Amino acid sequence: MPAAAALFTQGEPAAAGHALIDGRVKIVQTGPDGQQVVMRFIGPGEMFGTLAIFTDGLYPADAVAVADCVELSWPAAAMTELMDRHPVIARNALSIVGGRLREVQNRLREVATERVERRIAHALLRLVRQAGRRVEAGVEIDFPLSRQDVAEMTGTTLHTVSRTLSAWESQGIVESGRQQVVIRKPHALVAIAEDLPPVPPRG
Amino acid sequence: MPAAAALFTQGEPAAAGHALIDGRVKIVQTGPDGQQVVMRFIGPGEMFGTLAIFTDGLYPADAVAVADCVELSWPAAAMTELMDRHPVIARNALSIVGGRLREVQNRLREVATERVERRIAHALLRLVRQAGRRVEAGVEIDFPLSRQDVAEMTGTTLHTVSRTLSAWESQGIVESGRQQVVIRKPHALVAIAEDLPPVPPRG
DNA sequence: CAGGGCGGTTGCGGTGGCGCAAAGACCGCT
DNA sequence: AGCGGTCTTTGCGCCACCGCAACCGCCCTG
Repeated sequence: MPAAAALFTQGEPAAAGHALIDGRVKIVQTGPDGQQVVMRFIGPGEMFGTLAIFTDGLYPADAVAVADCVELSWPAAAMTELMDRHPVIARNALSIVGGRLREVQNRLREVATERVERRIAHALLRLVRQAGRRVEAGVEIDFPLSRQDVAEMTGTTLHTVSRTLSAWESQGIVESGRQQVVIRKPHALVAIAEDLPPVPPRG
Repeated sequence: MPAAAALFTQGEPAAAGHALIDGRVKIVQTGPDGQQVVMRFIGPGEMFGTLAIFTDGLYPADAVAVADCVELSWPAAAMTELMDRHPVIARNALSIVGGRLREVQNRLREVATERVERRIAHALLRLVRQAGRRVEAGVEIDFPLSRQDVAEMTGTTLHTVSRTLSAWESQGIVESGRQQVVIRKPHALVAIAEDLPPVPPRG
């Protein structure tokens, strides 16, 4: 799958489950008026598009390749059958879906209660944890990520994201360019995310 | 359980799953700085507090009784054992948790992209669907619900909720009092939620 | 019936972040 | 090298919403 290709589309019936072998996939939900929200990014080894086969059989979001991708998919029936035969697998699936539910609940709380800057910090930290790669300047997010993407993760606009990153850049916290972000001072970002004083009080 | 009692508390280890026989329970998540978000309301016949036993064993939120409650609880081990014995049960649990995940994702999209008024309308409609009771004046939400509660469901402040409800009241859309809301014109609320013109264009 | 408390209402001022608009930077393609 | 498109930056004005604060009214309690 080349970058920018759609692996499946919101509303489409789900015949299969998916797992990502290589590349990166973005899960995007679109509202009735076309507003988009990034639900999550999928990395190698993760399953996706499985929620549909556990619920009403329709994909609740779009999946689009962010980098060139290799995926593996299997018929939905195989999954349920496997779970019937090996309960451990069902329990495992439950714990995965449960974990995701927790994460979305946390994001809901963030979006509902925190200011934009903190939300952006949280989003970047989450991405670092999930797709961080050490480079000499700091930690780089290992796939193409536009301002628009970050905006759709945090419920703001690309303009505000751009301004925020510019501000951070001038403070030496991040370095960012076209679809690419490097965090130079992760601890500073954590301070922002936790709403601590930006510089540790001295004395 | 008398009203306002806590059934369990965020962070506490979960020894048991719960089901509500009668009454109403509010699930509230508290952030590091004390800001609260209402995740959902539980009605009779619904299970709750089960996410913990599927994941890390710690309750991710508080459960507090909103009205006097009767609950039933069972040891966590019984649940997993039951699922191992009867895979159908596991599949069922999966579909319930999956459904909740979808719902939270939808709320995330709403909070991230919609204006306050629409969010409040959505929240009320959701409550009507879940706990609506027909009365002569319209549909009443069948349990005590404060402005603060609505605010915590929609990511705003009780002040804004109060102002919004007042405005709707003066338009005859709702009737509200102390911890109590009656929707007089559900269709008008839907119009607001869907961002349609408030009065149908005539001609 | 007096008093206290909780929940709700409302005015006012401030502002964070949006929306618009225009320009700039960079990439890939031919 | 030239060109078009995509992504980004930045200034400006505005407004939805928040935060504060004061007040009101209902309900419960003694």
